[in-house]
Amino acid sequence: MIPPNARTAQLSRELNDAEVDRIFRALADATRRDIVRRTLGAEASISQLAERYEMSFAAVQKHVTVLEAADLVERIPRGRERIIRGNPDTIRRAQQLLGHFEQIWRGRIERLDALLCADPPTS
Amino acid sequence: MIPPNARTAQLSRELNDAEVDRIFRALADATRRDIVRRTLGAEASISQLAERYEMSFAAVQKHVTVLEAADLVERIPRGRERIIRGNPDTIRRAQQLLGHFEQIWRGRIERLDALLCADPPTS
DNA sequence: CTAATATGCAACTAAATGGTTGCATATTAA
DNA sequence: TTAATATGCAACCATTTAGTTGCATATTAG
Repeated sequence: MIPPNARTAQLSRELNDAEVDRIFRALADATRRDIVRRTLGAEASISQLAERYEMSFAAVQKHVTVLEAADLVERIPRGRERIIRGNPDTIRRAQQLLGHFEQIWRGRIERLDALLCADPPTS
Repeated sequence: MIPPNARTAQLSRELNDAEVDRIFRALADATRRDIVRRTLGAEASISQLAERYEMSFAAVQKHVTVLEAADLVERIPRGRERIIRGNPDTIRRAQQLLGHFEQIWRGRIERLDALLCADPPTS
């Protein structure tokens, strides 16, 4: 009973460790975060992106490759250029993941509270 | 008019690029994410953490150091051991940051919608 | 067609990362 | 006091990363 296009549709699939590694690794660089922000706000070609940063075109190209591997951006061929578009889905996944972390912490606090109310220390 | 303990209180200060780099870099490793989860759920000494992973004590110790530098965990001396406690604040900061990314995307969609409603294509 | 533009990719380098082992130190237990 | 436990830290190593330059290819403009 696996949905027919479970792999392609990506309807909120759980991310595996390697995928999460790539996402956070990709976000751990200020230039790449900037590229994600720009391309979430508006599409841009690699050349247009490269104009903004004090590094070679090839370096920016590599950053885009890292972001694409993490599915944080899409690279869409248009004539001789490649349009880069930020992918809000992957951002949401990462956010959700951090939400789970928060939940774990919340669970601990609840347990501590319950303990304090129900069972005063025996000392 | 800077609040007296602006640096120590950390009342939702904005994170700078280097800090964000460290946070995401620290989260880009499955072992470290696991350590954060465990120590958000319950405190643990470094030895206790090290028992869980198939690597040397020193390796786990290094992972903890990386997490501490990112302020994702605290290291609290207790007798001969160091108690590690996950820091939910930093997780929240990271989550918020990703929230800003989502907002940027939302803004773009709003602009596109406004354009479509107000101004049918001239072609 | 020719020139200019946009991209892809390989090879190289310096620095950072993630692991190891070995040893020193501090604390607790017997 | 002595032994066991918990940690800190340095030195080393293999791999990855982030940048570079140079060159090849594809597309568009004149």
